[in-house]
Amino acid sequence: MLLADLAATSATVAATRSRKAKVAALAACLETAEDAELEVVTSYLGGALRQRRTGLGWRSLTDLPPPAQDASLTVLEVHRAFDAIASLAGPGSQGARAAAVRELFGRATAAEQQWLRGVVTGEVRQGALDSLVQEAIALAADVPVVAVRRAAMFAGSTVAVARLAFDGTDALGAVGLVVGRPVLPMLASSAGSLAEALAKLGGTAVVDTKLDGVRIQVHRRDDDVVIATRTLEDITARLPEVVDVVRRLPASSVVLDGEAMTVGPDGRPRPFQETASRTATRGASAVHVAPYFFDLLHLDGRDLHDLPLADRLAALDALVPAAHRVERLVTDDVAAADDFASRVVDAGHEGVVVKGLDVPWEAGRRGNGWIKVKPVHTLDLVVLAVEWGSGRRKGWLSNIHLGARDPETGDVVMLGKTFKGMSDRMLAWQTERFTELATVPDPRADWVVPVQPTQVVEIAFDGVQRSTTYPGGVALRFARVVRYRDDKTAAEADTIDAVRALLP
DNA sequence: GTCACCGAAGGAC
DNA sequence: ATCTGACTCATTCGG
DNA sequence: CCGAATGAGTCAGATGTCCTTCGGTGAC
Repeated sequence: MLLADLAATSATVAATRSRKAKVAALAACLETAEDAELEVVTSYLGGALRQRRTGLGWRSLTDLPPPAQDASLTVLEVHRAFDAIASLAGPGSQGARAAAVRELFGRATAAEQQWLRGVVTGEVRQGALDSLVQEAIALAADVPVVAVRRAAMFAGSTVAVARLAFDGTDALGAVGLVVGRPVLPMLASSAGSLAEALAKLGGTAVVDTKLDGVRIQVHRRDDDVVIATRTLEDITARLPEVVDVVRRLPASSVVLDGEAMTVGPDGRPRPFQETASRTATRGASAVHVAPYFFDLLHLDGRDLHDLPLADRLAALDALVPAAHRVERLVTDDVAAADDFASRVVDAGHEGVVVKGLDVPWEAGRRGNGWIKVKPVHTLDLVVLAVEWGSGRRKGWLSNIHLGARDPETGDVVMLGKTFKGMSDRMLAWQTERFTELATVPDPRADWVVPVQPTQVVEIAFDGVQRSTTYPGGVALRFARVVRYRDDKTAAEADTIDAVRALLP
């Protein structure tokens, strides 16, 4: 298949808003793919390279050669080119990488260059990602989507099952959990309160402690252990303590789901930054990370993932010592659940995850089987500047810079940005408002538009963390706009001290 | 030749 | 990670 | 009983903070 064909379907997909039309276009493309290129085509249609890392980003693509007149690149040639680029390392590799990029892009037409740039930066923006590709595979291979999704969950990716889908539903059905091969993680949706979460599940539910660490999936067969993150990155070598814990379990093969976290000598969880830093470093480290499990998918040759949660938890409890399990409450009572959640938060944890007792373990979507509930903080902050948006927010002032009042100096101290929580109406309002408040003669001239620090905005966020980026030494986690507060002046905004007081 | 520093990439949430 | 808007499918409402 | 309105479930896209690793480069 020519890259040009792929770029053309991407353009077709981007041109329509109808999902069905997108799926149809993707399926038509998949049908024309040769067997040998099916995996690459599948990956490319989903807007992703097959290489996890290439060393390329937006910066490496700043000066590209002029496009070719005629389309000649094949999909497989492109794949091999990225393989070569990805394997480059060591002194001089950046130069070699740049040369390889020039070579590849020089052979691409203008349309192909645009598509290539998109995959490299992960911004194809055709309105279709993995999920629609799964539907397209189902359509092209004439198999049920659920079969494709299920196989992809066990195989760890859609790409891995694309070819199998064309062998039929039975072939997909034969894909199962293999100890040692990470599966796509089950994700949680969220709710604003325990009452809401329990109501959604109806009846008795499990209320699990939600730890502020890194999600881990651990596979063990005899002494072989594999630890994978949420995106299935293998971090086994970085967490020897976790390997030890799992090797000591009285079983020959297990697949566990849990969270890795560091705990202080006082028994309280350390800030997320510490466990994240530890799990990211490859060498030795003084920081100790321990696993806390909340699910068991496989035990000694028996798959448990299809069993109700209640059964999986019984098996978990029998296998894993309490010290390496997440604390939980099983209840149908909102007051009891609320009480448990506040104790959990007081103990320094992030919140809770409410789970249906009869729900099987199922990856691939954020269903209502697991619902997270986290406390939300709120502050009234001052807008210091705004950035022009891109994509669907082009032409709107979008990302706002936030600051808190410093009563000592009278200044407003910046502590982060946010673009979340804004409706289109709010976006329209704020581009008008901040254009008026701009302190530069032509607000359209620059990406960042400074404004008079007078507009107060109510911001919701999950927590506060230490920062080396921002002058106040603190930054907000997951800040989002609740509403603009025209009833408050900047002098009434919250202070930087109030923010620092929230530091864990 | 080494070392400190910087920016990009990539990955956690 | 969070949040909004858009597309689909299913159900309810109005005549 | 039929078509329109409404609601629930999903998906994609916009873009956040922090941290580590690695190559390039300038200072000595």
